[in-house]
Formats: sequence, structure tokens, C-alpha cells
Amino acid sequence: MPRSLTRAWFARAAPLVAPELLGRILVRRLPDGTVLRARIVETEAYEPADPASHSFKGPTARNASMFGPPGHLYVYLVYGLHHCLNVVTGPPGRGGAVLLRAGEPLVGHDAMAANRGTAREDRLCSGPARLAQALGVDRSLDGIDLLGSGPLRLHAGRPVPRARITVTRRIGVSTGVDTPWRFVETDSRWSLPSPRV
DNA sequence: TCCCCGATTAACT
DNA sequence: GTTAATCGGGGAG
Repeated sequence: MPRSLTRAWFARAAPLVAPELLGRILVRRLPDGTVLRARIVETEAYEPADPASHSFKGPTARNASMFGPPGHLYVYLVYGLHHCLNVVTGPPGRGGAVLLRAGEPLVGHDAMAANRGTAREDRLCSGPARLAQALGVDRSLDGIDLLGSGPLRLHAGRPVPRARITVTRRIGVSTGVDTPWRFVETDSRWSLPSPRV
């Protein structure tokens, strides 16, 4: 397993990258220097041919970074108040991405709690908007390189073995297919409840 | 321009 | 189980 994730690793199809992102480590450096770490436990894949994907109708100002280089960050605002984190996948221009839906807090609980406005550990990073809020990420970080030395980075960590990954349909998607493109670490205390089949 | 509604969350009854 | 909060993208007029 590579010590650090390479550009080529991200340049594959989202449904391939998404399960392999489980167990990886998000490293966030806040403007004041505080370092936060969270271990990814839940992801969802989005591809351009998929009506549920923001890239379905082609590039716009909002989703531009989805069509940028792989391994970069795509941040969007939902419902006018919540931000969500994505990792761009596939070759540049494709429009693939993986939504990071939940994480396990590793380092920086206090700062995460302050960002979230709650100290409840099981609600710090469990949910796409909660994760973004805990890490202090908004649209100002949209498009940054996760492989560089920037304010948000992705470390290789330790991937979750296939046998410990549960696959379900995606959450909150109303349009189109109910493709089984959601991946969670089985029985993780830090992920959200899975939809009934 | 106007209007609808979303890859969500928390606080209700 | 239901609903408000709150913004902006994008299709309709």
C-alpha cells in the first residue's frame, strides 16, 4: 500500500475510489494553527452519468472543481446552510467525486466541538455537513489540492479491508437511480444508520 | 425576474 | 414523524 495517495490513485472511477477512501485520514490545519484529524468511515460515489450527481448537467460555477484535477476538494452548500466535502475523482474534466459522509474524530476534539457547537462526540463528524462543520471547511477551500501542503490534506492511513465494508444505496438522493454506491465501515460507531433494503 | 427545491440538521410534537 | 432554517443554481416565463 502506498505511503501517500497518488494523483493516479484518485484518477479512477468514483465507485472504485469511494470504498478505498474508508480508513484514510483527513488532516485539517485551522487558520490559528490548530490541527484536526478525522478517520473516514462513510463515503458515497457520484458519477457524471448519474442524475443525482451535481455534474450530471455539465460544468457550472458551482461545480467547477468537480471537473478539475483528481485529488482536489469540491465543497458545496446544501439547503442554504450546510457545507459538504467531496474528493474529485477520475481524469480531469470527467466530473466524478466522492462525498465524505462521516468520520471518526481522532485529534482536536475540543476544536471540533467548538466548531460544531456541541461536545457530543458521536455527533462531531457523523454526517456530511457535521464533518465539514467540525473541520471548519466552507466554500473558501473549494478546489484546493488534498495532496499538497495546504490547509486540508488526505493521508494514506490504513484502508478498511473489503470484508469490513458495507454497501448500501445512497442517502438523501431523490432523483434517479438508487445505485448501491454508499460505503461504510461495518458496525462503525461513527457512521449514520443505513437505509433499509 | 420569479420560483422551486436540494448529496442536511436540529428541534419540535 | 414533521418541519423550519436559509441560500443560490438553474429552468420557466
